[in-house]
Amino acid sequence: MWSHLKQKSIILPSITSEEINKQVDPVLRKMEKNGIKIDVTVFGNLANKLESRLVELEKNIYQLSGEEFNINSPSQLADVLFRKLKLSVNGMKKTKTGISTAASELLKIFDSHPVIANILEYRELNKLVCTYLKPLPLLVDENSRLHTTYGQDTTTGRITSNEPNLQNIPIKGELGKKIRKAFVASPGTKLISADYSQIELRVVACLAEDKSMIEAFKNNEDVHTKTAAEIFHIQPEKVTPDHRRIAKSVNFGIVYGQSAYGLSQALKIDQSDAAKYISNYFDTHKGIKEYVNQMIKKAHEVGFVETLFGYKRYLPNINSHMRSISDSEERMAINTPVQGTAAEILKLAMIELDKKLVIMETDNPENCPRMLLTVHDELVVEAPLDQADKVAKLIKETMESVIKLCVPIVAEVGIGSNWSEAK
DNA sequence: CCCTTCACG
DNA sequence: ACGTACGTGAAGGGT
Repeated sequence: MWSHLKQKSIILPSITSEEINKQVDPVLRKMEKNGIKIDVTVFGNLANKLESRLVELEKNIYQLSGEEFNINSPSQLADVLFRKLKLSVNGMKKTKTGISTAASELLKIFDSHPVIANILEYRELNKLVCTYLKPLPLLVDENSRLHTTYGQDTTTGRITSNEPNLQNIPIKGELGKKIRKAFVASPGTKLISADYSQIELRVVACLAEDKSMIEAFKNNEDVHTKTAAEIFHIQPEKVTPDHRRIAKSVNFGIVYGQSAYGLSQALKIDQSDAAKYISNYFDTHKGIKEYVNQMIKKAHEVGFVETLFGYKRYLPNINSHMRSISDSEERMAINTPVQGTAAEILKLAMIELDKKLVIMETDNPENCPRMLLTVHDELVVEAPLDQADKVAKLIKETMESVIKLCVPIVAEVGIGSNWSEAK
């Protein structure tokens, strides 16, 4: 399927997805063993602070709703909000059990009752306390290091992390920042974080041979600003942050097979506007349009799609007569080659980087850089203070050159004494 | 054991 | 008329 690319503009190592997985496995085992240090005291202090706020919020919620109930129970919460206080409005998402109490739905009734703001804050803080701040310190070793287990058993080729999951550590907002600051470099070292910039969009630009997107990446333009200019029919200089935000959603939504309805919900805009933006997008991105059609056609004909390195994802229900089933697998057909190829690129980089680090380790086993985390498009490495700058360059160089796409691959690298600083 | 919710990319 | 954005893992509730 991708043979036309291989001759044209892409230079890829002659290795199969299967071989990539086999070679990255020992690297993952080493990373598990290395672990990452956390500041247990910071975790504890933050947990205590949030817990006292949670007590306040709990009181507020009981008072405002006129009864005590289990806020953590969606069914009890729905009963209070929708049956007792009658706060539901048209267009709220329903679950199997009733009206959804998910944050996106509660926002629709935010202004109708003061209890909602309290519930949303309670949810946010409770999540951080119960999923991260309390459990993680219980899992550290004698050196305050957390050791995850990496898995490769996924439908797209991505790596998973469990017990504990170190791939979903909070990052958004002040609290996210505080938590990431508590992931620290051990004494005498720095953390280096290296992120692929827009890797999935670069991949789809090349898989789809989309002229507009390729040009944007080749010229190092802001791809979302360019998209905004295209879908709003305005000059790039006239693009506002709001335009850009919508364009960014369109760019990502396309890779997921998002509909006008989905885009309108996500952005809280009119569905007809959303439809217009998507239609304008496909007018200016014929390559993407063709790619989407090709993947859907292929999946229907042969029952699978594949990544650049040949991983096949089978879609056994793509020809189902149940529209929702076949629609769902069509979206997988669009997304999997993109997400999967991006995953393969990061795994290749890890294999190459490991080889280089092993050489440094042989030179000085006591004082050498170590790979710690892999988070889909990011690597976190710990390096001795005096080597940090050099290692950062090595990581960037390795990540950017592991494969030659039709557009430049860019990795952004940062150095710090904690995970937040390094990003 | 399934459901809902929500953290990340 | 239908359903509606991909991929994960963890926690708590309820049966």
